[in-house]
Amino acid sequence: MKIGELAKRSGLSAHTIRYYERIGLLPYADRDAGGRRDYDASILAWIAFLDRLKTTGMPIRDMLRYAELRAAGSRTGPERRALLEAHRDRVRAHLADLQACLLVLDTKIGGYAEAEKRTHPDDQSHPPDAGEPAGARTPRA
Amino acid sequence: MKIGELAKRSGLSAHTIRYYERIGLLPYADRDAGGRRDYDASILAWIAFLDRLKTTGMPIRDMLRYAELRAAGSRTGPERRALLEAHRDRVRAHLADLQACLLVLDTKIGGYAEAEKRTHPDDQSHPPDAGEPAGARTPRA
DNA sequence: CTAGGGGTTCGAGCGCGCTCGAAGTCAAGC
DNA sequence: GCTTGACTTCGAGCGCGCTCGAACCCCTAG
Repeated sequence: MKIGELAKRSGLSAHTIRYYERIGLLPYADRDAGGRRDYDASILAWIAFLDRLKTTGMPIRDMLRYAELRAAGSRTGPERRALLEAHRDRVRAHLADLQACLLVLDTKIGGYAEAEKRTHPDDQSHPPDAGEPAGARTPRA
Repeated sequence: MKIGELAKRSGLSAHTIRYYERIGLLPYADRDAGGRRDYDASILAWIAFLDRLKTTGMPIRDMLRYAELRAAGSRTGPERRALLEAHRDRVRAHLADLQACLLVLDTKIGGYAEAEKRTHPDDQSHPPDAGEPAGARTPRA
């Protein structure tokens, strides 16, 4: 598989794939006779995993650490596990934060919905301001 | 309240508060006789709300849009609501992604845990490699 | 034989969200 | 009166994660 096809299949751009190789996130790819990268399909699984780490907000330097440990052999298993566990904990915490924020968002939206309901049927022009904190005008926005 | 105290109470740095004012995320604060910002406690609610938007990944330019709408008066309610609803949908989608990733992470960690269990009691030196995708060595890491 | 398209390396540039430092002002405490 | 320290403005710089363009190479199809 050439880099163009890997790009299509993985969702990364060819530029990004080369960048990842450069920094060590992807293994140095075998080159064909003409010096072009030629990938094995198995790389897709690794990229998919990196994608998940990215989605969950892991910084590249940590993915790099993980990749290094992998490269260093199976005796680094425990450290890799620890790294993933620490990350998992952060993700869980963030998830909880997000859920809490979602509730607030829902409440806020509910407030606006209410205001619209109150103002729409009888066409009032000065409806109350759906629960906004006072004093937060932005004059020079 | 001076900027230093607001910083303490809000968790933002004074630098960041000034930056937010500069770009329009925070209202232009009243100045005292000496030209220093003097804040009303109500600003804290607005900052807390911005924090939630930030936590949920809203880019500053969208917060800015929201702030502008607020400044434009109560008739912008529907548009603000729409903005928040669109954001909520994105957050929900991201939340679902995260949860899916968490499962994968758990599985992966489980794999490492297994490997450790298998390798530890009888002290093998070449345990199987906990479900890692093959061919993802990183030679020049 | 030539044109085209995809590949190569290298290094600069970008968008985001701050973060910081310099140089100056002002008010309160000793 | 002088020091201290929190404030002011302004503009530059940073860390992250790409993103892109230039200049060149090589293979294939027409």
